[in-house]
Amino acid sequence: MITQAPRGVEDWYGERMHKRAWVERQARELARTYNMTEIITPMFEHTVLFQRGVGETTDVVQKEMYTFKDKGDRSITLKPEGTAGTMRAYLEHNMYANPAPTKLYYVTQAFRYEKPQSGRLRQHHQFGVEFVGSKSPLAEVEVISLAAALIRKLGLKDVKLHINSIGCPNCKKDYNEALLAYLRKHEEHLCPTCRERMQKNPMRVLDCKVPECREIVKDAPRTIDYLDEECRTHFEELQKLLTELEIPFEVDTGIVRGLDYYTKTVFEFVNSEGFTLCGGGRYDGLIHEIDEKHDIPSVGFGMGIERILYFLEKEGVGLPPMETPDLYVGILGADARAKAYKLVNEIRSHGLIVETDYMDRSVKAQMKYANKIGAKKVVIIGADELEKGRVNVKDMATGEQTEAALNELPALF
RNA sequence: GUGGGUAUAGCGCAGCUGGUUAGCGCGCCAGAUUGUGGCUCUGGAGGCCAAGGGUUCGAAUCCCUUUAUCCACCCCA
Repeated sequence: MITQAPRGVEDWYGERMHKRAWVERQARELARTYNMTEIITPMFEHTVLFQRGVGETTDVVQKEMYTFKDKGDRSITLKPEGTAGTMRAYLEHNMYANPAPTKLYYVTQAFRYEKPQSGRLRQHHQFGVEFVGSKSPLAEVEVISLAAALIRKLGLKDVKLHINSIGCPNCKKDYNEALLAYLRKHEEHLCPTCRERMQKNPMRVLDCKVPECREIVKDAPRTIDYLDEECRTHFEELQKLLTELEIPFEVDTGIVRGLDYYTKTVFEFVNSEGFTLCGGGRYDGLIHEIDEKHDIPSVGFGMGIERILYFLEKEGVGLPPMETPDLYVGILGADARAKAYKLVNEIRSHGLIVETDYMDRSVKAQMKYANKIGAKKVVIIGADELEKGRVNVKDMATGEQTEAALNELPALF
């Protein structure tokens, strides 16, 4: 039990860690070219931040948060997503005083108390961006194009962009009334969960996968038909821009994101299985919700790193392999140990990956070991070599040996 | 939260209807003469068969409970 990690969390090491680091590197490099700077916020925040930011009625807040009292009797919550904390930091450090917009990206863990299954954990990781301060649809374009570019850069093919507009609180009110009225008419044909759902949050019914419900939902009122003038223009302008920029998308009136803060644009990148890789949108009311003194629009997304890895695996995308040692320095005899090890570190100081023997293995066993760890070249240091100052350098791929002076070893690479 | 599957060596598995010292492949360690890997061969280490309880002369094998894990739903990344 003590050697077992808690449910739904995992360790990162070896090949998988290497892949994750590679993915994160791609994301950081790309964000840099968009002039976004990295932000790291704490792993936990005051619980109220998420209650207010993410929304009291959401599943995330109602049943999925890791909340506890600290020793000072404060209610603390492990962050379930990246946006709220970032916005809090934005406000706390008066970033609105800088010339707008503010463009941030983050790589963070996120904690949600859920029942683990494929692609769903209690601790997962997200790469996300926050574009704060612009009302323009070009802000959406900026973050969407970044996400699309990253997906391309990672080599993923089976990913499509779906967009929708759910309007501002103004439009939402009218829409919810219309939707509820419609659903009531068809209530008897809906599945039991949907019948329940429609009371709490009718928009959830739009997500249902039961065929009968889908049939009904097909003709249900759509949020985009209830947009007010401003929201409609905004959405149209966004589509125009995406089209001109040749970023393929599909309007999916069924997208309803689970977090309360979304306004106007919502979008998702999904694969053919219906798995979401990345979810985001606009949240113009979020900052005001956190601090009523301010009212600043923003757009952003979160992309699941585990999902990226899952998609890469699924699509069979090859990643750069893990690095293996450039050189293995074999040691023959205790007398050669110190000098051989000194040589190891000298070569390392040139930036090369060098491995040696810490196990007192025989020469044969050292060769086997060097082969197993994928060393590119091998030298054996014994009394002879130290005396002459020369070694045989074996190329492990070809098996050929060439002679070289000890002090010219680094130059061989 | 609801429903289903699984749990045997480091990893992947076999062991079906209960019967003596629990197997296989891969991996690991060592050897096949004297300071050189990959292939092959030989040998070796490594398992309270998830945990607890029950049925039985006898349980990895049947039953119950717990835990873990996987999958689907819900929801999401």
